[in-house]
Amino acid sequence: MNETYHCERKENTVYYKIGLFSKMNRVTIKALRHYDEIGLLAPAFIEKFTGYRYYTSEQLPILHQILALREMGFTLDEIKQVQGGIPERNLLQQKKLELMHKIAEDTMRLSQVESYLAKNDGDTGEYHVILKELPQVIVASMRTIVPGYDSLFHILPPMGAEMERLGCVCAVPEYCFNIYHDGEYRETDVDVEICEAVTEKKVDSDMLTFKVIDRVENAACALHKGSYMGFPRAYNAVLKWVENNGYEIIDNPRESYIDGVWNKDSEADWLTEIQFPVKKLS
Amino acid sequence: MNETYHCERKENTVYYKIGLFSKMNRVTIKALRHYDEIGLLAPAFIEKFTGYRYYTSEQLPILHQILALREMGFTLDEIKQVQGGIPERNLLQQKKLELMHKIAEDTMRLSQVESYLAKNDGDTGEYHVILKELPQVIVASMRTIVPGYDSLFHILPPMGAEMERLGCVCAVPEYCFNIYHDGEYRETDVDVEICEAVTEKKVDSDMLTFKVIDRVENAACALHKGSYMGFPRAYNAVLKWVENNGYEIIDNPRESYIDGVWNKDSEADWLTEIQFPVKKLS
DNA sequence: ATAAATCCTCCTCCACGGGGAGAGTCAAGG
DNA sequence: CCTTGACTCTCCCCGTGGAGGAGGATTTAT
Repeated sequence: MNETYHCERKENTVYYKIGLFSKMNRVTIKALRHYDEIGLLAPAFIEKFTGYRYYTSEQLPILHQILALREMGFTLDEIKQVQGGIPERNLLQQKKLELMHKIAEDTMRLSQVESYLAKNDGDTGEYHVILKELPQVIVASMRTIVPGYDSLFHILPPMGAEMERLGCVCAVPEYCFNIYHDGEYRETDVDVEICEAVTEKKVDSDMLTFKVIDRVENAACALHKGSYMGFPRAYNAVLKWVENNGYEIIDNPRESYIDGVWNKDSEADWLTEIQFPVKKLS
Repeated sequence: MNETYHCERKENTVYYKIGLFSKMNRVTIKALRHYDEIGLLAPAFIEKFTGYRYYTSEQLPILHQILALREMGFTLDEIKQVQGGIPERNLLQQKKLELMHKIAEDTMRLSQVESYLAKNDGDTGEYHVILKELPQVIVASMRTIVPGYDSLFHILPPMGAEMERLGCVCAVPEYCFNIYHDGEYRETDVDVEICEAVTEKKVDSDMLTFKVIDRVENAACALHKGSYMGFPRAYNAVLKWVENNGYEIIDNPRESYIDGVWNKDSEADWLTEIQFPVKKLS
């Protein structure tokens, strides 16, 4: 057997220092040291006194596996499990699901971003829609049909008086909201239920009914700052969000009054939250 | 103005402790404290002696913005920039590109994972394909047409002798490979170029030519362990990978001999790398 | 012999908090 | 008035996958 043309390969093994091994496989020195540290890929040999790491061809297949799996999005920990004997197939299946999930998520984010970009073309209304939970509450409720939204202002004071008469104690945090029972937006003859969270049920009166309103697991919510004239824009923002993000409206919307004439002098400081109970489509 | 039904709201502001504020907005206490720490969302008021954080409705819009942007994949730092006055629009544009990039990446990973899963259905050949660079090298080259792959064994020793005669010094790391110039796989009359990396050019001889082989920026590589009988499977693995991952072959493949009869007794320990120069499609 | 390249260990840093320790505070019931 | 349980505070460590750099030792090339 002629061995000349194989240089120092010969019958003994070639040792590569870390820098060379790194260049040979498009992996950084830092990464190699890291893999050594976490026990993922130990060099073939470490010189005792200098601490120099030496690699051989035996490490190549392992490194290839590491790099390939890493490229597919595996964490180093998962790769270690593969080496630990857990069948690669299972991990791959799992990773596949994970990736599909991630893609779906990012696609959603993307459409969200795009919808924000599109919306800002139209106007500067900066509505940020978020998902939150609406807790179960006991409310004093008054359902009525009012000729228009302005009428609402006139029926609130009597309602407050009636609550006081019945000995109601408001819940904390305060939660005062309207539920609109019309399936669509109406200018006139609005079917509205005015609710105020209280600590316990009292006896119903002609005007007031006490009831428990169930928890809503997911509600798409947007805060509206300023005069109530701007509500339609806020509603639009939420509806668009719901549509763009793969949700479905499953109940009537609520308007939660946070800051208003009772505590803020300037209309510009009024704060209202539009809440749409939703659930994920598909 | 009747104020009874607004509880402690009245003319002054309601202060929420962190736990309540956290529940109201589906955000953890830890996160709120974190936002305070990094100056993203400070409470309305911190009691000096207890250190308790108190929030008001004024924080709500900011928190909504934070949560909405976070949901879209913004980092807290980016959100801070938005608050710092950098127009949201630019950030959104940028984030859009980022997301598209991420989706493309994950889609690629997914198809990679799927191709692995599909491949393992067929056989257990565990080939891990990775991308690496092939550096520029000076080689002693011998191009010839051999009747079959077996003949290769017989022409290597004379080539080694000739290299020695010409005073060649092998490069380190050793790089000895064949380039197959047939566009396709052939069993007979194979047009092969045998190359061995050397430190400098010598004068050409009848048998040997010296040349510089250009760097290849990207090569899809798979290690094959074992007898040379298994090469076709390795080739298949790489070809499939190239196809599934949106690459295109731009040059003839090389077989790089790493471990072989010269240094390993058992055929099972032989190690060869199949290298296909490729470039990204599209 | 000396300079340049390469290697070592050890440290900090990134994003976004989670988990928990140890201690101080608040509201309600007895 | 005291206790109890729920709440809050600060402080510290943890994880991902290394990157970046300091400071010092070793190897290689001139």
